Amino acid sequence: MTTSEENYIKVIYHLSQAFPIGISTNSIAKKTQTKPSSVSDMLKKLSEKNVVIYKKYQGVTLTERGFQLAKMIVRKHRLWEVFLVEKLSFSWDEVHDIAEQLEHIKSETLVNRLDKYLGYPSVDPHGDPIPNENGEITKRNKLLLSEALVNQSYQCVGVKNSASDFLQYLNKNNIKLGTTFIIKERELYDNTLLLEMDSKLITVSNKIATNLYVQ
Amino acid sequence: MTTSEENYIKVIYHLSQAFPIGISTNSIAKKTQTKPSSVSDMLKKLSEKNVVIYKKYQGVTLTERGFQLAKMIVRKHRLWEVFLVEKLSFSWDEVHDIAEQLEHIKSETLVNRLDKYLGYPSVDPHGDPIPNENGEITKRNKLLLSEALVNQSYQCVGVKNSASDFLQYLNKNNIKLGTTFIIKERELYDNTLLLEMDSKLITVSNKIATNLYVQ
DNA sequence: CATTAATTTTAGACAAATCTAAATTTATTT
DNA sequence: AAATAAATTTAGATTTGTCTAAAATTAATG
Repeated sequence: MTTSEENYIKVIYHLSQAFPIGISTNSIAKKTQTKPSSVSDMLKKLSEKNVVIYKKYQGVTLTERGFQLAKMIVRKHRLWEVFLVEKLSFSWDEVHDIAEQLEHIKSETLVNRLDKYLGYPSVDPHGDPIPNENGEITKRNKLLLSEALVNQSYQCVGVKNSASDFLQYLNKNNIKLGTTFIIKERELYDNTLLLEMDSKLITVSNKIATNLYVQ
Repeated sequence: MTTSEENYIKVIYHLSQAFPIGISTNSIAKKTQTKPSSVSDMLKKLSEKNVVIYKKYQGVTLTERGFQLAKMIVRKHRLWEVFLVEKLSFSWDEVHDIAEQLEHIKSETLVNRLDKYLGYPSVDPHGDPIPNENGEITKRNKLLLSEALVNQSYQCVGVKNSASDFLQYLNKNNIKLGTTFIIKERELYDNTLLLEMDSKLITVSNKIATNLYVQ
């Protein structure tokens, strides 16, 4: 698979999370930063390689093979992110672009040795699960902070969005994976939350709360 | 720079070691596994980017800029090799192809953090020097085993050729970087050497001796 | 349900990196 | 130094991945 093909596979995989079949050409074009016409061309190609099932005008769906390929790319991406953060002391808002490159390095052995070296981590620095060598993913029953209950204690276990500006906002507010807090209050008008963290109170907008996973 | 351009720059750099100016189109084609006509095209392009000085039919020479770029690629290649061997327990005959890919990852920060993480190594697993952040190389005064003196003690400090079959031959004979021995005898007829290593005697052909650096 | 709007595909073009075959230049040899 | 050989470049073609503009299909709306 070329780097470009791998990027399409990965994007289709991520879009499949929300709705698994009939991914639209337009949605892929948006994520890959290309034009829909380019996507059409690529889908034809991926279809011939048995990576997707593609019917004109009807969107696209990953085959089992495509699904497996996608998980291997995601596995590499997330393992490299762990490496960058744990070993090279990058911060979680700096690793995405570098991992985008590293995920295309071709060597089964390399990925598996890296996995071992990192101690077989189950999640990446953003709390996203890392598929194992066989593509198996153990998913936690996390929920969005926006759906959590008042007067309950929670731990931050992931972010829905890994854009660096959002992560930098979290840095500024001392929110990282593992941070625990109690939801003291929910403002009914705009769903703003009042959290108690380290015996300090902070307010968190609904926009933030819909992008933070807790447990 | 594209991956392809970087590969040409690296090849020109390596060919420049033996003779620094007027590298021939043919010699580049051999190393890059391409046809001379493809090389001609690329040289024109690299010339426009001020990476090489190129006069038709007269061969090519790296500019200062090209020289600096080349050293940064070599730096990355060698640092990744150290990482693969030291951290992921690859053996020295397995790392070349993976490092060929990793050397094209684009991130200044990544290389420098990797360098720091590895403890600023001065040589790669084959004994080749690693340029520092500024492209400076401290070279050791090593010599080829074939030019070493009888009845002297030496330490193996590098290989001239990093092809995996040669390295595997060395593995088989327990020769690695740091191995010390005494040259007991030189056969005048074919320059075969008799070495004493760990109080055992081994014979080494001239072909091997001309590819091993000692000190 | 007919028309408009949105989405998707096709057709044709382009840049990068390569190739083959032919032409040109340089080197070698008699 | 002329003829031949070797090296190099040019011309034209190909593949990959992209684009724009136009055509086709599907979805939405009055």
